[in-house]
Amino acid sequence: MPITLHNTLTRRNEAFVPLDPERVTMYVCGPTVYSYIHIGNARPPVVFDVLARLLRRHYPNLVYARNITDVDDKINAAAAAQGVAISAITDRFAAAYREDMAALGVAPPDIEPCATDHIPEIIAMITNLIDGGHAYAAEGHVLFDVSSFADYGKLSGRDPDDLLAGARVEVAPYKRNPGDFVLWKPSDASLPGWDSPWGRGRPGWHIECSAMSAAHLGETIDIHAGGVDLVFPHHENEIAQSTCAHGGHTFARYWLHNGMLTFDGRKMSKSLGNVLQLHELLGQYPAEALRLMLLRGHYRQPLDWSDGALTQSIRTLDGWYGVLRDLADVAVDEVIVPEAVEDALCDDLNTPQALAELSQLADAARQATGNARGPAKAALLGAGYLLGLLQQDAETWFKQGNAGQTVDADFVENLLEQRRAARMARDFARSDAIRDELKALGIAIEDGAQGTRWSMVKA
RNA sequence: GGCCUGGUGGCAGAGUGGUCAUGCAGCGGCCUGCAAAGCCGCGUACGCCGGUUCGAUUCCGACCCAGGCCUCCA
Repeated sequence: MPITLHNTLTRRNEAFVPLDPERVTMYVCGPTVYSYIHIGNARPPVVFDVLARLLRRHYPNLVYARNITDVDDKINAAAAAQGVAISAITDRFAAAYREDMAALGVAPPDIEPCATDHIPEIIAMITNLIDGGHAYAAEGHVLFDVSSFADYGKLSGRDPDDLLAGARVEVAPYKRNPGDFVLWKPSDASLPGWDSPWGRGRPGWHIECSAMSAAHLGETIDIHAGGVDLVFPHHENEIAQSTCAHGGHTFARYWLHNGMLTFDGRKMSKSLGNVLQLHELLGQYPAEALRLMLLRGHYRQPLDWSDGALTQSIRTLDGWYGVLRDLADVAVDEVIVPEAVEDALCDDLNTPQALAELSQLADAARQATGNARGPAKAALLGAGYLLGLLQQDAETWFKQGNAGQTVDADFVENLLEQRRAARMARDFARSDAIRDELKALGIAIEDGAQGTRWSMVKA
């Protein structure tokens, strides 16, 4: 089944046809590393990780870039507040970001460019824009001249005249038009800066992505993705810069935007202060449940954070891993990605539908007998693979608490042995007392045909 | 004010012009020493008002409500 994607540019679902099937390119806006990210920030990397997994099945030579923004005034502010160099901040939080992504099962992108490694490219692009009459230097700044790009506003559906007339923000005096945005800004001695034709300074945010995208993926890329809150101005500005710098060539052919993660019905954002740090949540809940929670809604819809959603995700994983645990004796040589799951994802990344299909596969695997068990397990694992779920050992899932806590297995087994003896003697009072003792320790047990097994209770 | 989304059963959340989403929770039964897990069965739905239609949750229009962007933001 062909891949269909909702293109923000046209506001409709379109069949995905890459420019070059041998080199499909995708760029996702990554984090600005000045602190830990919050769970809302984790939505795009998780969602577009699923897209990358899907794309690779159709186009093995996908080149997926997700940048790290390591020059930014928020970074400068954090470094100044802590009295350290900006690299101390950016190194620390870039590492934390990679760790958190790994915990969520997000495969690393093929390329992870950093803005500070691309200053020459950024300066070259700005120079190009000035030479082409699309940008101008003023008081140490370089600004993009919005009026020089006829299609400005097309992505976000804005009328440039409204933008120019309606700008409510205080407009810097050196701007020709209120909508002009900064490509380069001057740095005084206290700020990080690089020498440039316009004096010592630092790049603006928007130009970084344009320069890094072009440097690694070329002038025209297939897919550019990020949160909807980036549509304007970030992506609008990227289009303007890149198109003008590249002789009018299309910048990105498909624009994908994920909806916001909300908290109590409002967008989770640092400025609103209603954030939950991913790093902290990973210490409270199984990472895989966090991932599942982020995939339970369609990526373009808003998704509301709640403890209930997490609990549901944990329960759901309990069920699926329960199936896999019962199939632990079955060897699977080759994982098979079931068509129904792939088809669901091909339909504009319909992860809820894919998860519904996965549930059906789990039911089928649970009920499979004999020779059917192997293929059923392979299908379940294949579905999980595409979604980045169910890839850990089932026993590992059950033997860990909410945040990966473990308990001494010998201790538990010893108690279970005592309980077994009590049951043999039909001393059920003793047997139940042991069960209660384990329960108090957060351990649940099940008596089955092959004996008693135990697991740590989550949530 | 401008631009743009969305309102589905207890909760989460797909989808469709005319028998089924799915999951979690709940209820009844089987199984179990009792549980748990599993199995079988059950229930409640499409914001409001019009219109089109043989028939609308699904298409059209108005309205109400919520959210996003317009400023850093995933």
